[in-house]
Amino acid sequence: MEYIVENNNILVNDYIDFDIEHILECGQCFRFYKQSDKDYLLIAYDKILRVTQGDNKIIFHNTNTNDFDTIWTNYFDLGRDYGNIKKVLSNIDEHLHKAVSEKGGIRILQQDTWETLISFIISQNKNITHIKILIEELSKKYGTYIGEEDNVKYYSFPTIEQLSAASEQDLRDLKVGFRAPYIVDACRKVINKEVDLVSLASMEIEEAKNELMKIKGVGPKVADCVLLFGAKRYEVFPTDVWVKRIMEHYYFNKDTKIKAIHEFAVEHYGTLAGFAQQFLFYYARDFKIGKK
DNA sequence: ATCCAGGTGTCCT
DNA sequence: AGGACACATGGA
Repeated sequence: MEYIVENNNILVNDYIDFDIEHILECGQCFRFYKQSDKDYLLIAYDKILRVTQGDNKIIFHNTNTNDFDTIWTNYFDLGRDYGNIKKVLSNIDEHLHKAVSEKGGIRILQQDTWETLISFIISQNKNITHIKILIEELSKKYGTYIGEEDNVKYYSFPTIEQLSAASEQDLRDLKVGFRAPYIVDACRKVINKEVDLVSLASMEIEEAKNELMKIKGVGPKVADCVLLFGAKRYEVFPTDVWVKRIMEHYYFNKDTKIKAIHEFAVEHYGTLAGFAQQFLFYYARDFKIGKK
């Protein structure tokens, strides 16, 4: 990505396949705060970044070339040609064509594996608003203070060591509910190396999924989310209630088992299944496709 | 008020 | 193997 440095900002002109609203609001991440239209504050990798986007310009505020080249280029997956991905997906069928054309600014963020793991354990049986609140509380209580913007203090997501200090009761006090023992189990197994998060990127996909599912509270859906959003495994297809509804609406026209939908999607979308899932998920959620 | 939320573990048959 | 049901909490 070509950019210009101006004061403490990085400016990008005429960039396509990038819409900060699509990227952050599509459901893949939780630590962002909308300031105004196409103007967001986000927390990732112990940094606070403000991104504003106009018609032909993206501004990454208060950053520098070093952070941009070493953190944000990877985080926003800027090395990948989303134009080509969208072209291939659009040619698969009309439904994907529609989703891709409506939500064409999505990019799959390269998030931290550990943060993704805990975030998606928390996500089960909760709506996105509440997931964001819980992750915020967890960061406030166990993370590290990283700075202040407009009189609001921000905290990094807790490290494995930091979160390991929390007991099940501590976590229940933070209102994570029945997920408390799951978080404790994740801390224990990751810190003991019973579960190896680093090798998820290179394992056979089924093996990687099983590795994550050693953790209590991690089933096929959470594992797929961690692999897609936190381990660059784009061949997975996280299948939740939303994806189930839209897939039934488009491809089955009747009540269908999640397992059958998942198998169909992995086969149908192949190595781009993860991208397909995210376009479909965001599109379906935004337009309430298949919602009763 | 009842139901549901980016599911999963456990207990049944 | 596959189907109910419980699980915490908050918002519609």
